[in-house]
Amino acid sequence: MARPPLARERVLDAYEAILIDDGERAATLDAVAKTAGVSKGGLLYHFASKDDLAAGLLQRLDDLVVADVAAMRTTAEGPVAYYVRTSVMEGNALDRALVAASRLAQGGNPAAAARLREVRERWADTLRPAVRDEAALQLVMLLSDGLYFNNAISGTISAEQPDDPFVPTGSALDALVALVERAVR
Amino acid sequence: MARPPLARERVLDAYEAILIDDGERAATLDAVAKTAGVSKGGLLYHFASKDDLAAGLLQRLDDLVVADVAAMRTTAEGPVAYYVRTSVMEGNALDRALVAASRLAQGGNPAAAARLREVRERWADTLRPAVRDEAALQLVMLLSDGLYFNNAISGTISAEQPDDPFVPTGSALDALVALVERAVR
DNA sequence: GTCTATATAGCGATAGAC
DNA sequence: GTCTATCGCTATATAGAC
Repeated sequence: MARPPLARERVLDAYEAILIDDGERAATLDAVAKTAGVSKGGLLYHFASKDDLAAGLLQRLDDLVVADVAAMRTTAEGPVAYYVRTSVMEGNALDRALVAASRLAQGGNPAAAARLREVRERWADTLRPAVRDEAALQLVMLLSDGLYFNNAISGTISAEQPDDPFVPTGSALDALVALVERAVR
Repeated sequence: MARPPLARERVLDAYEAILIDDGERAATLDAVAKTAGVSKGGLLYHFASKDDLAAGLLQRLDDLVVADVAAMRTTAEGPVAYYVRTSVMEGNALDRALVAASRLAQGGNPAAAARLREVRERWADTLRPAVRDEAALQLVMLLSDGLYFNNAISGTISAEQPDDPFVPTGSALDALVALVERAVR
């Protein structure tokens, strides 16, 4: 109970990977089981149904968001810079869970859509004390959503990231963060 | 040829509506045919396959974007204000085609993902002369993506829009537009 | 141009052996 | 705890009548 079965985590990893790389349609029980290296029966021992599998992913997202909000509150650069900067997907656990949940939501899963909105509100509550007003808060949050959305779309196209002009990195990201901080403070 | 068959347009409307309201998974040929008021055979006369149906939707999106870019170039309030303001979904033809295509892209359709990126670049080219630098351009574009993304997520949850704090309308939208224009000009 | 009927394949889920 | 085998359903697509 303290340490969940390894197979369970591997199944969740595989589900996430297929959602991100190939979309909601491709994330069948067969495909997830195969990628995780278990049989379909084995998968269904850990997750009783496909809905249960989705619930497992959303629970994982929730845990990661709790940790992220804690980090956001204590970071030296301040919550706004932290939030914008970490919205550029680096492929860490939170990024992956978030994009996978977004795929689920757009595929028509109401639980995923509801959870994403809850998560968003938790982030908003953390950012609010650091910005001037509600318009500034919206600017920061919507910009972050835009970054995630573009990363999610980019991911669908095979093997291409290097020269994408719409997901800024390096000095372009620094410039964007600086511009946002001037606008909202 | 000059005026496409009415049934074809009705099928496309139905496909769009189901994608928006219920997600990619729900947009089966059966469901689309039923909503459009034709049989599955009738649908497949106009669109030879499901891929062909998706291609029809993407073509419709393309036509609407051409018209939108033209409007953006000639509007009195300027392209930036026009772009941000019209990113709040009002349920017009362009909004609907865009959200439907986004559902398709996140569902794993590579053609939809590629088309969305092309569309984005056309908008970027139109906005570029009106903003200070590339960071400012990114801020405007990402914010618009965020607005669309949130509207897309909201749409998934049944019958709820009135008190959504994240899709600003009225004076809140005016404040956001003003803030963005100050930041990017 | 639109219909019904049907072929074929893939999906989620169950049963029961090991 | 993990497997194989299989059921029942739904999906896309085809064939051919009207």
